[in-house]
Amino acid sequence: METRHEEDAKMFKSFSDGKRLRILALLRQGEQCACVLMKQMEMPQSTLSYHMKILCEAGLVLPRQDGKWTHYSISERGSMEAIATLKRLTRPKVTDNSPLVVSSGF
Amino acid sequence: METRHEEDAKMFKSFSDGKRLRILALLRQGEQCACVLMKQMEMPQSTLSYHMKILCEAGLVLPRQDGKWTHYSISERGSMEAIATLKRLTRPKVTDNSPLVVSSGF
DNA sequence: TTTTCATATTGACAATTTTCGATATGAAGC
DNA sequence: GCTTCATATCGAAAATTGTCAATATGAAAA
Repeated sequence: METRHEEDAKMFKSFSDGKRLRILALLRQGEQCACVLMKQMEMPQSTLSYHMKILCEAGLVLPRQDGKWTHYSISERGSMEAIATLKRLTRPKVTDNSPLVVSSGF
Repeated sequence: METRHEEDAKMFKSFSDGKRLRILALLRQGEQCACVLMKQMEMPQSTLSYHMKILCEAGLVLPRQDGKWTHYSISERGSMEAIATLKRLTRPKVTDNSPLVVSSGF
């Protein structure tokens, strides 16, 4: 079993590599074929495939099969969840004992 | 020199470890002394210090010296910047040729 | 100033992640 | 069936990150 924090960490891990952020930047322009990403990134095919797997497994990128081609795009759902997670992790925890509103009794 | 993406990656790297997320969770309750974090995290003092350095250098946590004690707290500024960065990295890039509004000419 | 106590740094090793050539898979065309 | 082409997976090496005992630093107390 994996703790909540370890799962979250895994998600952020996918953002924690400069090359993967460059790939995301390319995908911000819209869906791209793996072959295009490979040329733009100037990396061997197996290395690109490794990074795409990490991005997809984190739910940040969606693959679409088209015959022998694979196209990738940013998952809006995934990135929204990532943002929500980041907010949750840094928001002050309210351990509030004092009620905000004390009924005036009148 | 470091590219923009590598800088951003470094920031996310600080979130990409389950133990550092657990430390952040403790800090969400408010400022904590290193000695408290050490006990809660059940890690040797040098290991905690290593993780705190990473969180501070990423700008996510602020250290406050008080005599020989060090207190840490979440940097609101840092976490807001992190959220902004995450949004920027996943937002579709508008390469928009077609204007949204065509003046009606009247 | 010497001692004590909290934290930072160092250095060596362990664990994890990244790279990349070789090979496998699997779809389309012959 | 076989061949080709795009991508995935494997396996071993390289690079990076995490751990922890030992040691350094530096503030307060004695």
